[in-house]
Amino acid sequence: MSNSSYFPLGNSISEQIYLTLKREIIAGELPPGTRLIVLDIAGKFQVSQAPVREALERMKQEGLINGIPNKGSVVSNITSKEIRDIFVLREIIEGYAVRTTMPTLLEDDYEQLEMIIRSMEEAVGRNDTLGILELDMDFHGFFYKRCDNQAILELWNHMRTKVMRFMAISNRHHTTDLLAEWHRRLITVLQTGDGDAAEEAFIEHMHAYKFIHMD
Amino acid sequence: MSNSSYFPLGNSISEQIYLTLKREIIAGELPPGTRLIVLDIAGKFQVSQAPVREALERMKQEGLINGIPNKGSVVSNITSKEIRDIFVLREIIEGYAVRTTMPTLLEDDYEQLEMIIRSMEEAVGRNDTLGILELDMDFHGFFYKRCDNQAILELWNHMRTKVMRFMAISNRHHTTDLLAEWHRRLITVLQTGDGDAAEEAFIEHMHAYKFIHMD
DNA sequence: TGGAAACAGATTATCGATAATCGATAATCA
DNA sequence: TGATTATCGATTATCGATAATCTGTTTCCA
Repeated sequence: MSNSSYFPLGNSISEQIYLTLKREIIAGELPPGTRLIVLDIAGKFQVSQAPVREALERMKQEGLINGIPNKGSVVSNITSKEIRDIFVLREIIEGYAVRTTMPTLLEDDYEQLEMIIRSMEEAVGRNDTLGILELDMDFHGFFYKRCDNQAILELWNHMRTKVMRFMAISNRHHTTDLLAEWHRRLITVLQTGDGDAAEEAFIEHMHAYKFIHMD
Repeated sequence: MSNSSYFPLGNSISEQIYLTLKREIIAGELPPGTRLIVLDIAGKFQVSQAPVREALERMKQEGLINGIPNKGSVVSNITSKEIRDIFVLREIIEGYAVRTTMPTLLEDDYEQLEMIIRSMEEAVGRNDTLGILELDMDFHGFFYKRCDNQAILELWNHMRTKVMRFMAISNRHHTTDLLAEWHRRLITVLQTGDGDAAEEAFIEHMHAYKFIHMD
């Protein structure tokens, strides 16, 4: 029936709703604490409750929202403790990812990374904050993907949404200019071939980024 | 309505279904490849489709089942590659967990660990395979819990179901006798206070366990 | 006046039924 | 015959409505 919509991509209705809400939460348009009422959302999307419930269930699983039984769903808050926890985990895993993939990097890979950085500069040019963020995630995600380890890749996808939310919400637009150059320096370290140095550089990079955004 | 049931714990109907199916999958009663048909399950539990769908959605998110759009759900298979990936990740994280929590362990903690091992011996005595597995997970989970890091704890819970499935399915009952003693040896190493040695011992332990179960 | 009990409003949780989709098989025709 | 289309059975995806639950408020009585 009601397929009269102008929605973003996605196959099923529930997936469209899921993607839409997720994007809005990550972008901060639905700030923490916002109540998500099934009937309201169903009305807004002109659908029934079932697909909305399914979308909410997925987001609950992902930690994007908190569900209290018989009470409803609320966009989850991000505490600084939570961010610290995520970054501790990220440092462990990304350290491993960089250390192990570094020896396998070829000219092509460096070009790909350089491409991401150039796109980043363009995004900075047009003040596309969310775009910058996504490219930042692409850069780091590159190493997780190269691990040839599905479990690690899934973990990264999970961490990524949390990191993105955190950065999108806390972003004060005061580091974006440096970002591209910052990442170029990481490439330089990688090219020296010193695994320990590379791992350390990435961890330091994450540290700096975390603290800048946490005050 | 239909609350005439004899089900395990859990608040909502959907949660009861979720817990029941999850246990059956982990225990191998629902082997990989088993089709999970919404109406069949709803009929078996004497409920409507909605709570079944919600339970399936959660399991899909967890990787316990694979869902093909408009086609249905199937209990997911576990490839040896997947197991290898999980164990690589587990070694990284558990190594960290053991190394960092070791210096904080007190007499009480060692007693708690010893208690788990004694329960394990009892479970071995009554051939309670699933019980042994759960206690094994409790032992290792102890260190994840002590990290004071929600992200790491959640990751462990996620890995745990996969590890348990793998072990339950591939279990040939030929190592259970050694298990308790094996873990006692880990405690001994912990008590020496040598972090590197402890981390190494745990990783070696996981290696051995993995290979025994993988042929 | 204080507190249990009943009520009301809002929202979720569940229900039973309909619509849409998929894969396979049968029918049609060049 | 060989390829395309129509039909069918099985199952999911979605729907609209009802039942259950929670929170806050009012009522009522000792």
